[in-house]
Amino acid sequence: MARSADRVAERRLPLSKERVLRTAMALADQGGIDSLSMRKLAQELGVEAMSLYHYVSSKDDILNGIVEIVVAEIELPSVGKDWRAAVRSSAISFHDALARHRWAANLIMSGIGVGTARVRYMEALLGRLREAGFSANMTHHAYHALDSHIMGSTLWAAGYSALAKADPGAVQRFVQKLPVADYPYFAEHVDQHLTKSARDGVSEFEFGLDLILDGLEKVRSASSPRSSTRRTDRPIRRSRRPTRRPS
Amino acid sequence: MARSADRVAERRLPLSKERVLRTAMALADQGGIDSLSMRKLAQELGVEAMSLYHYVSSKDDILNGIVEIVVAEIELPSVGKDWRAAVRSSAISFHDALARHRWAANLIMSGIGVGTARVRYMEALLGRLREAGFSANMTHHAYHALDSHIMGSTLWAAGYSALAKADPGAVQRFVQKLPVADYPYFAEHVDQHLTKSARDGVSEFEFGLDLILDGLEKVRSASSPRSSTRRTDRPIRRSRRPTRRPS
DNA sequence: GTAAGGTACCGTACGGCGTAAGGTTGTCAA
DNA sequence: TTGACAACCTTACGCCGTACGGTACCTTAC
Repeated sequence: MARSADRVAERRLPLSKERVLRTAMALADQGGIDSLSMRKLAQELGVEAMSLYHYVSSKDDILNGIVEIVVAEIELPSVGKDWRAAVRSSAISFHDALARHRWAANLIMSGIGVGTARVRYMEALLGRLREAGFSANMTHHAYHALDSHIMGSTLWAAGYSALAKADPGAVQRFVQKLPVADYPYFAEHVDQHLTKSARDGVSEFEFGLDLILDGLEKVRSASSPRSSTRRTDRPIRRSRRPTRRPS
Repeated sequence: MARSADRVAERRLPLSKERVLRTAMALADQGGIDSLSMRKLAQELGVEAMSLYHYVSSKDDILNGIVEIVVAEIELPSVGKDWRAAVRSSAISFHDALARHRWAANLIMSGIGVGTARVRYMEALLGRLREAGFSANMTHHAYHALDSHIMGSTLWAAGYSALAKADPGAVQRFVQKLPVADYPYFAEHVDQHLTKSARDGVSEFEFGLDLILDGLEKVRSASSPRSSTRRTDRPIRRSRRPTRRPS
């Protein structure tokens, strides 16, 4: 009666790299990156661990894949005329993406490979800076200043909120048994975090971001005071159309 | 003849938490944090894995311990009159410490507990900022801006250099097979790293650091234009002497 | 119709990991 | 001499990633 394809469908959806990665991401999102193992992932998909290796080449392949998905969620800086607003908005979008997937920042910084989405993000940001009038050298430094801030800030927030989730009240207990008299400024700092109603470090992130953007704008306008599109050194012309589309 | 203490000494030095942590650090320094396992560490000490548990309570205890050792290497900001130079110097010392122990940054950001050395460092930096005239709120933000930059910058450098060490030439090969026409700015960026003779991101780090420090100084002098020690809100008085010394 | 080959998935096993539980040995005070 | 204690070891459990070799089913060719 039922053809075999139907019988398969009765039992489960067919696997695919896409489905493996999505499920891996969901697992990491809800239980942290440590709760993502090949066996658990397979179980979640109704399959045995070794079956996954028909769609991915290793666990690292999976980690690379889900990082790429996160990076692809980042809103690229728009090409309008206000470079500062464009870069700021993109940076906040980056921060938000990492906040939605708290495991991602650590993976990105752990020497995982650079994939298509990441290259595309970098290309957009670097290009936006060059087109705003930054020299090649300044663009290089600006990129790293922004990237460091985004990563550092988000990693801190991720660690803090992970702690808060794993053991709410741990911070209070810690600061209470601390000899406050010896560490008044530290106590003050922790207190600020506790009273700030846990907005996950958003204000801290944006403060630092604006500090950097202000500094960059000062440098930019000093080096190209007349036109925001003045070219300080040979730009590389973009190709008309990509000859192969990145997958 | 030989007393038993001698016989023990013939075979090995006695263990201690100090010696366990130092050896763990050495292992991590030379082979990366992944090569630090209880069994390998025990073998390095001429002992079985379970013997370590008489000196540490868990592997996390070891990780906490070696992070504390690294943090203790950071030069605290001096209390002279130039807050900017003091904070700058401390930040560079932090960066250097993390560069010497590339595994540390990742551990610090991974929600490991805050130990005495870390509290002491934070206290010194926060205090230095408050005494320079920053308000409690500004100090809070300044601290996070600095910390994010140090961590983000160092983590990037650590990942990059880990890749370069694990597979020299990987970056060249990667950029060579990249469709340069599609990603001209990305290619330019990578090229800058390759031609910059690998100074481990020091110039990138200091550029961003100065950007932040400049921005902070502007805020500071705007809010307390007359005196660098003007107090904008109640300071907490430091105790005369710590009643217990942190170990 | 049937044989060949491919795709999708599974079973078993290996060497590693952190660590719980309990055992052995050597030292020293009473 | 005895008994407490510290230092260290043995064994074992349940995880992990993944190499290697199946097996069941589908498609295609003849």
